[in-house]
Amino acid sequence: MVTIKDIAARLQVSPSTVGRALSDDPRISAATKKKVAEVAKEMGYVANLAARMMRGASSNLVGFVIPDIRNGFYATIAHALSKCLQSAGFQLALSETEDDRMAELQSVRELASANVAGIIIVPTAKPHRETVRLLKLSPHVQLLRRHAMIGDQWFGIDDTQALSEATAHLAQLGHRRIAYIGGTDELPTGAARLKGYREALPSGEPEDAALVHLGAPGAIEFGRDATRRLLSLAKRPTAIIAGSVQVTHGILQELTTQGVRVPDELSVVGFGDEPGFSWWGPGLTSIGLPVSDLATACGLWFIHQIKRNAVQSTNYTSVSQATLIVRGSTRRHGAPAKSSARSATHGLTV
Amino acid sequence: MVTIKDIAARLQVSPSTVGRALSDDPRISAATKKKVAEVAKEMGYVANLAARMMRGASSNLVGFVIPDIRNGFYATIAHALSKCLQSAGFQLALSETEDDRMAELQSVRELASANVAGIIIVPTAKPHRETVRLLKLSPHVQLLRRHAMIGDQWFGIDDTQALSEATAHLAQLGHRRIAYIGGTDELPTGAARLKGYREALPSGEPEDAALVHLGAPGAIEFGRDATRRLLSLAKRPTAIIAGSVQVTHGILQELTTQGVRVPDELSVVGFGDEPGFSWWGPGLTSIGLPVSDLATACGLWFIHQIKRNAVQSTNYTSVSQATLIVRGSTRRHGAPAKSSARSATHGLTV
DNA sequence: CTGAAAGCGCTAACAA
DNA sequence: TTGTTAGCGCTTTCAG
Repeated sequence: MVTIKDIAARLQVSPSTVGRALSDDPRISAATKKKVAEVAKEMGYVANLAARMMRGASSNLVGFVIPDIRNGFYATIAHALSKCLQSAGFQLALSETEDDRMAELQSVRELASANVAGIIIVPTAKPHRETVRLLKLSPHVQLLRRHAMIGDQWFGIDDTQALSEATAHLAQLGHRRIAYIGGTDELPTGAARLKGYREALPSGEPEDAALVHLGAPGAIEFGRDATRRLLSLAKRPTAIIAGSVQVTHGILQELTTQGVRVPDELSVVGFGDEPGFSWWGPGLTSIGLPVSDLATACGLWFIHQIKRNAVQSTNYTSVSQATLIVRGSTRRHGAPAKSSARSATHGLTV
Repeated sequence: MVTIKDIAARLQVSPSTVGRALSDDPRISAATKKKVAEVAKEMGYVANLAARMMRGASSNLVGFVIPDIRNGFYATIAHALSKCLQSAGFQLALSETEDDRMAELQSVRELASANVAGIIIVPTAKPHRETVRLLKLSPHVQLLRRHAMIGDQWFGIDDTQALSEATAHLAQLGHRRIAYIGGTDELPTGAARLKGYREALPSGEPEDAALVHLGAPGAIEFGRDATRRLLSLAKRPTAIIAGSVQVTHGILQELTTQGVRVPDELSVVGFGDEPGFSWWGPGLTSIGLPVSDLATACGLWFIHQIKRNAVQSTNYTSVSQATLIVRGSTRRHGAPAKSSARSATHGLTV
């Protein structure tokens, strides 16, 4: 390994001179700098990150702490972020919590001790105190979910508006028994979505408590179970709204398994816009989220923060709007089945 | 930040004693070890990785270099690996190449200079020489795709067998004009899959060169285009086989858009088993891959390698078998349409 | 403009 | 069984 000393020896100058030249210190003459640069390249010098880090510099690593990368939602975000950060010389360190606060703490601990440049996190429902403390030690930003105790650096979605729009769409189509399956209201996003659903209900409240199922938003199984329960109700709902990507998958699986005719028997609104939602049955009406743009915005802002001052990041929150993508899975309540084959499939955005 | 010295001062012992106690050195008395451990926990001591690394240790980071995390295939692998590595105290550093060899080189460079413990890579078609050189400097393993020049540490799938089985399935159903859309044969996987397809064709060769489309395996758009071309052929194929996950998505999208009736007009075999494939139209017959198990096996082996000797990893290759999952999208060629409940579920199209 | 020297936190050889 | 000492490669005073 070529060190700063080797270059110094070769050039007959002191190591510190080389160090300064390499970091473009104004006190070093242009001539020396040029020579140093040349020799450095020639010898294939690569700065030793470990040594730099020991001197207080942070690594080029950005921690990315999320529930589960298999969720297309987070994968999209990871991709956008990775691209964004990579172009600025940063690497993404992936940590999955599976919504377990201890796993989250563990991850954040490791990231902190690895001297990461910053952390981008989708926090669990109740982050550990220590997690919060550690986060505050380095630049960080919350994604999607926001906890006040962690701070006001947040990039997210207007969850209430999103669900409200979806619910209003169904209400407008004459639906009254509208069910909702979503993440627990212990999560900020879960609570906000539930709120949007409630507010947009024609009656202001679900007709029936049995129409609302809250649970683990990351579990497909939960979506299936909840759907199964709804379908076995004496008075079935006429429409279902999903409150998370994985729940949507669960709902679609169960409906397919049971052979429920959509939208004849039941209208469905999904969450997110995964590949596949457009070609599910008659095309899934879904809540479209600008995930990729959100992530890119977050990444850009984050890089800016890291570079500008290594100290305290200023507060900043950004809220993106969701858009309802209307496809074939929602229809006026009680309307007769249309026989147009594929016309509704291609979703126009409302 | 709590250092080894702080603990030493508190305990009135020397820093090296603490260091040894912490690393469970046999020369330290049990009593001292216990005291040190207690105080360490109490003070919230976290070893400084940077300092360790400067002493030659490698970081707890494992580079994970793949084309695109949005591909469910890789997301699944990332998840399994992350879980596996996390339990051994390692972190995954995500790098996306988008199948660009220069991006790949860039990533590997950064990882190497960050002193990663190892690299798990899905190489591009033609890795740069420098990439290969760098890889050889640290423990590494190839996933799925294998290049001899990189080495013989490889965990993959029997691609030839997989495609062969899929093709044979269709041939057995009486299909003769079987089309294949897959990744370029410049990729090891692309070549192997094409080989499997060819070998299992009843005639040993595709009837028509126009039935084979090779391209970027990661591009949904490529899958769509190829499908469009196949459908516009004067003599359409009676079956299509996909050679990658994203291509499968493209095929399904295009078939849905054009309202092609599957399996009446056309039989389809997908690649991989994404959520959604099971509920696409009549259920997609697909090549199921033990991705998660593969990744876990790879992770376990890798940890073992890293821990056992930090030097040269021994050669090892593991080949997993794919399994054909037969659902509703394949049918005997020319067979009359069944009026099964399933196909009625989602209307007539698709 | 450049050099010498101290130390970041840790480990490992060398003493005791 | 423990302490002392000397660096790892780099930055950063403090002196020239």
